[in-house]
Amino acid sequence: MESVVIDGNGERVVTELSQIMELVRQLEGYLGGSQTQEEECRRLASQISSLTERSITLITCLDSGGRKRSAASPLSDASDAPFKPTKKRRSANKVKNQVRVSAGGGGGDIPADDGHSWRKYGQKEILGAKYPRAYYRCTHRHSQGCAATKQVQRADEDPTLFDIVYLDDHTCVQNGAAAVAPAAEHNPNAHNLLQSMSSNLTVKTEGAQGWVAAAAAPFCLPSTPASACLQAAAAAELSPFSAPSTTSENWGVSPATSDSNQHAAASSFPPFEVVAGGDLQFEFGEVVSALADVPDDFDISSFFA
DNA sequence: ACGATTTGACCACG
DNA sequence: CGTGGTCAAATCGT
Repeated sequence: MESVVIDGNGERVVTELSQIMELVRQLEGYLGGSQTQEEECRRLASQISSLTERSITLITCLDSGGRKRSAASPLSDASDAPFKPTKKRRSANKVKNQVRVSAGGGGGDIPADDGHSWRKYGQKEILGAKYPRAYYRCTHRHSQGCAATKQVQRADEDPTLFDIVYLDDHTCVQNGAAAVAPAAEHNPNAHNLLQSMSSNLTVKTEGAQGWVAAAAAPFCLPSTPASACLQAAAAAELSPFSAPSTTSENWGVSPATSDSNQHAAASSFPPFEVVAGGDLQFEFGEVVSALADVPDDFDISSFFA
């Protein structure tokens, strides 16, 4: 289906992610070391986080910058049908974020939780796909009018992988946002986080054949308690899918606390173009933010010209 | 009893 | 007209 398509900036994202992987490698080398090494760990984690966030911004900008439904704003276009609550699809202008995640933990059955509560409302066989696609919407759809939905589909080639397409942002409020961040604060957890990262951080390009790994994690560790980390990270509201649309000046700024999107609807367009062909898709899932709780004291400028 | 999931049907969109 | 997104009744789980 439609995927996020990036041109020149795609290269840049790949570059950044390569740097991220390098940092992770370094970080791993420091694990279990002395105090000073722990400090180095934190520093590297900080860098990883920032780089990742930037990459996410690149992607989400592109993705959500296109057009967002002005949920209740009459001030814009008349061309857009005054959507009545029919049961039909209004796929036209929805914010899409496609992500590929590996099945959570040993169960292998379901992709790791992303910190939001979803309710399944349908499942369908998709032509040409080996596995059916499941449809979920936010549990708080009625209580809070949250329009977020997602589609989960098992990858044809690798049943342990799931392609998840998120449609629309969450407008609901999930509490406990601050409660979990500490997971990234202490070194003993770093290993888990790294494991999460190594098993989930993947940048892929989509060619004629579908998903092709362009840069995979250089190290793989068995049996990952990933879901806990994932949940922690996502609950901390650092999910890549809630990043506000932004201009380039905002890079590196952490959107730590807000999930009230929707009012950003009128903001600007992404600083890059969407073209056809040479797709580059992003999919590091929730994990990328697992190392997110960082001081903002690090200088990202040393990484980019 | 209530909320979540399953499943067949409906129907918009391409 | 086929495909895929959603609805809603039936079913299941707690």
